[in-house]
Amino acid sequence: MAALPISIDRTSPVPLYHQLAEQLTAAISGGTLRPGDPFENEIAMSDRLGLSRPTVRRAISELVNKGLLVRRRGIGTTVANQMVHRKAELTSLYDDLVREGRTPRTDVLALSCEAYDDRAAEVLGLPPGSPLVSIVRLRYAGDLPLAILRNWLPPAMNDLTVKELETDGLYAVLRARGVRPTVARQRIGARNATAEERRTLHMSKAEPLVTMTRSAYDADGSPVEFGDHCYRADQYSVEVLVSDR
Amino acid sequence: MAALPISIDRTSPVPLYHQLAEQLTAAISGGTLRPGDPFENEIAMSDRLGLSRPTVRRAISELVNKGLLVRRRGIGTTVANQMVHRKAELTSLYDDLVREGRTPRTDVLALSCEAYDDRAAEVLGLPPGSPLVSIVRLRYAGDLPLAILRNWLPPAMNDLTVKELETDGLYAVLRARGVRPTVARQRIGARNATAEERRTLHMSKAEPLVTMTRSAYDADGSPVEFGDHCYRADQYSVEVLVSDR
DNA sequence: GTCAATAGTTTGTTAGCACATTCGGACGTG
DNA sequence: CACGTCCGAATGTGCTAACAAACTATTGAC
Repeated sequence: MAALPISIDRTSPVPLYHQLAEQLTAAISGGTLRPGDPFENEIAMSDRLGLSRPTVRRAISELVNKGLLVRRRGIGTTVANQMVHRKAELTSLYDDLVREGRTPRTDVLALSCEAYDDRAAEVLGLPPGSPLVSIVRLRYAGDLPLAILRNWLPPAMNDLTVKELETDGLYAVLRARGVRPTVARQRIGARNATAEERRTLHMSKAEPLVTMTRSAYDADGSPVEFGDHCYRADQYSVEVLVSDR
Repeated sequence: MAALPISIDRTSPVPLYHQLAEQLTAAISGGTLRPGDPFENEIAMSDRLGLSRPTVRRAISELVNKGLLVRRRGIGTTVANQMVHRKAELTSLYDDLVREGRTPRTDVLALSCEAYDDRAAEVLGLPPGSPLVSIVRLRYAGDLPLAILRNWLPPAMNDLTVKELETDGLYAVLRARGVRPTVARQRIGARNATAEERRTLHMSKAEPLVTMTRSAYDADGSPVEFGDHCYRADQYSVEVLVSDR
């Protein structure tokens, strides 16, 4: 068994269990530990690192919850059969494209601070007929038009500018204002494009669209954003990780 | 603040923290506690119930992870602004339809214990060219054909019968054999139907299909199932809950 | 030689304690 | 009356300790 080199900084404000979890994660995804390899047991690791067993245990639990490790009582902990493990996190399309090394570009087709949409208002927890901030964007991947993104935000977000929306993703802009989307409910489907959408996205004849409506919420459950997006199906698919742990 | 009536059974093999978590969950989803209501603090609750604070804390953490509660240091714990909270769990289409009160029906179009598919074999962790169990099913919702479900399983699953596949969902059949899918990676997209698919699903002209490929894994990360499904887009969409906690 | 009891290892659960951090409100001062 | 400071309350982090449960491997009996 490899005695992993771990360094813990007790002066750091980062919790010890999290420091440990991060370094263990790096060791696994970095390939130092391979699937099926036995993992150092909790007692030995806590002795070696001068940490208490609960602290070590909490760090390991983080990895178990992410599916990187498997614990078996009486046997020990082993590295899980690794999947590609691309987590389906709470990111915007913009972030995803950047991560894939593509260069996203955005055209803001419309930006209004007095839009009305009852479905969006309901999701945002506002009475029907409330004025909302509405954004319509055209997102390119490289030079190809990829998606039409329609979004509605609470009226407090009325200081958005076209410029920032064109240089950053919506979620980056929200985070810059201290808004942190934490949970989202997404509904994914498909339909045919309208004539206008076909024109905007340079689509030929009867190519289908992937549709996604998303309601995003803050940490305390208050609604943050409602989105209605459609993507060219030949260039886009959604990857989701479902877990039961 | 309501002092919730909680009863803990120390003779039960169910861990105390889980007993508590279940009863708290019931109290919230049952409406005894309403969104925004303050929650009994950890110290008081542990005193009242005769449990230690870590135990109470672990129970509360379960609810926080599920998004039912919001903890704020210095303030206390409150009930989250409730969303509909239909969790995107690891269920098959069959279970989903039953839960919605519709009556699913299944025709097994093909069942083979010596099928060959390199993409499926790779996902299942077997060398290319390995014989696999292959299932093709046509799923109805009520009287309407809804989806074509193609699935591949490891060769050990060669005792499946057409009968059980037509009366139960695939996941129920797997569970009956002691196989418990725990994590799955799904990729959702859209495309046009082939002529044959259009015939099978009674679709008119150029209606699109929602496609989903799924790789499902056991608790220890070993692959369990690979599926390639397509659904009539006018009757089907996928709901996903993404979380960042 | 085979099978069963047993000892040992490892994770799972629960308890109790100490201190740090953060937030809201009360209090006091200008 | 307004503003800033302090304090208490609640959660966050970390430690020690003990026992339970599950599994392996060895040992012992037949």
